[in-house]
Amino acid sequence: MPSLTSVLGVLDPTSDRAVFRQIADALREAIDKGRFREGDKLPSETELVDHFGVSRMTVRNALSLLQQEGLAVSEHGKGVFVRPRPPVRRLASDRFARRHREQGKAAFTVEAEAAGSRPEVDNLEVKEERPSQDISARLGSPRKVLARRRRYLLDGRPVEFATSYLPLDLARNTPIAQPNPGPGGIYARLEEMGHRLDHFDEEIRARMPSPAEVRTLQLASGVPVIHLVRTAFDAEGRAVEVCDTVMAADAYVLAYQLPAN
Amino acid sequence: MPSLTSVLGVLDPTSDRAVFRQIADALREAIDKGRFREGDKLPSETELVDHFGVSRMTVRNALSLLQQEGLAVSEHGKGVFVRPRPPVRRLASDRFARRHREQGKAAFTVEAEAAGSRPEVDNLEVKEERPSQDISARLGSPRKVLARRRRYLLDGRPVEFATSYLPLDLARNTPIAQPNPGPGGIYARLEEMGHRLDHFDEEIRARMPSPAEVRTLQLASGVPVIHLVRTAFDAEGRAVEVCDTVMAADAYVLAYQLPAN
DNA sequence: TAGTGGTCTAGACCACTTT
DNA sequence: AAGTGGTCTAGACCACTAG
Repeated sequence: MPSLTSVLGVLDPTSDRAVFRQIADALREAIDKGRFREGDKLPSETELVDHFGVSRMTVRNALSLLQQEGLAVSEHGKGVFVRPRPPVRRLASDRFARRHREQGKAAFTVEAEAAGSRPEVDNLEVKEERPSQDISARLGSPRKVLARRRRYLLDGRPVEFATSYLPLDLARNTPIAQPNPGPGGIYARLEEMGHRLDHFDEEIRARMPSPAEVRTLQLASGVPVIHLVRTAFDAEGRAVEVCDTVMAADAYVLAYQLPAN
Repeated sequence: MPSLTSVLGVLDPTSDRAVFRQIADALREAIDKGRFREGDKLPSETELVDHFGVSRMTVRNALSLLQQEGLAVSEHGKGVFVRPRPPVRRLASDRFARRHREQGKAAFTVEAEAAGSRPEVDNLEVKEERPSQDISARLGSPRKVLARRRRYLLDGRPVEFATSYLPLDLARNTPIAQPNPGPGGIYARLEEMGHRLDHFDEEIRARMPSPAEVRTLQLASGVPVIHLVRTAFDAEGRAVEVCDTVMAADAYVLAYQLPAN
């Protein structure tokens, strides 16, 4: 068992750098060097207080910095741990290609099981509502829309929350308005209804989550969200669906392939 | 001048919610409702202490929460302000299409000037180096690579830091190894050298910045980064370049268009 | 019960900005 | 000089987790 001094070093009293930043630096360096690995418990606040000879608030300030950086997570009553990197889900840009819709199951389920994870979908809600200004503009200003909300989980962990919006005149009294729209999902139904899909536009942003998103996705501090808005266009150029998705950024990598010409 | 009570309300002493969270909630709600707008100064710590009748650390905890959420930024000696939303740069998925390379200027410069911004590129560094394991794997395991580093700024604000890696056997003693590779950039040079570009793969992640990235991009707390890794493939299927880009997430929206078939 | 982190107080001194 | 946020101390009590 190495001493804390050999792992964390000591403070430099001549440095201009704030003490809590020096402590955070020491911990960050130890993590980077592999002295603490994913899931390892960091020294407790009391141990750090004793080791560095500072007050508890100074130590907490340092640990708070690491959490903001996404390097550590605290668990009440247990300790502060090096944040485990969850398995990452890769979203390929061809994931909505027509050939992926032939199968009966939802893309999320098929893909997750192939990756050895246990997929769940919950919070299913299907509602008619008045669209926000943004959604309305993207869909060609319908008076009302059908909203389909769901949350995706992998191995019990929420990773994504998505809402699909469709113009109500298009979706009302169709399988799309059912909780389960059937094999191939709503895109398959849209094509059966004569809206052959032509292309999708996707817009990607990243930001820190709102408090509501922290709850819904059970996000640790220091984890941003990826906000993806996808618009589906049919062969006539009509926007037939907008899907608004918020993803836990540490659970995803998005992959796109672009032609050069 | 409305009273603080009318803007922020009062604490609920019967609530289980921590006092600093209640204060953060009050400020967040006031911001959402437009009582404080972008760039506005929030009440000072002293004012909040007096208004809520709590200690300064409690108030600071609340303000710190808002900063972590990306809602506020503090400026030493001046105050805490509602974080201004900078103009967003839209990256279209066809930005590397061949037709955009005919012009003499760099894409970044052309686009920024069209949007009414003042573009700068600095920190130009061109170096031969040994590739990291990740870069090496993407480029087909060259022993050495040419690395081209640069930072992009809009109106004086750093928004993006990028490094291009090319196999050294391909780039050595070519215009690509010059600080200024000439009109159309390195992609134009690659095509002149017989590497007709076929497609690009892009991988997108979002995460909190490292301390070094905070410095380079002058990021406020509560602003994540978008990490984009693009690999360029020539017509023979060879990976001829990997571009590793870190962007201030609040300055970008990435747009992609995907075919449906 | 002992150890952990979460919240909160009431001070102090410092550094930066503005007047 | 006055006001602002930045850092730090030395306590206190609480809530959660573990053995």
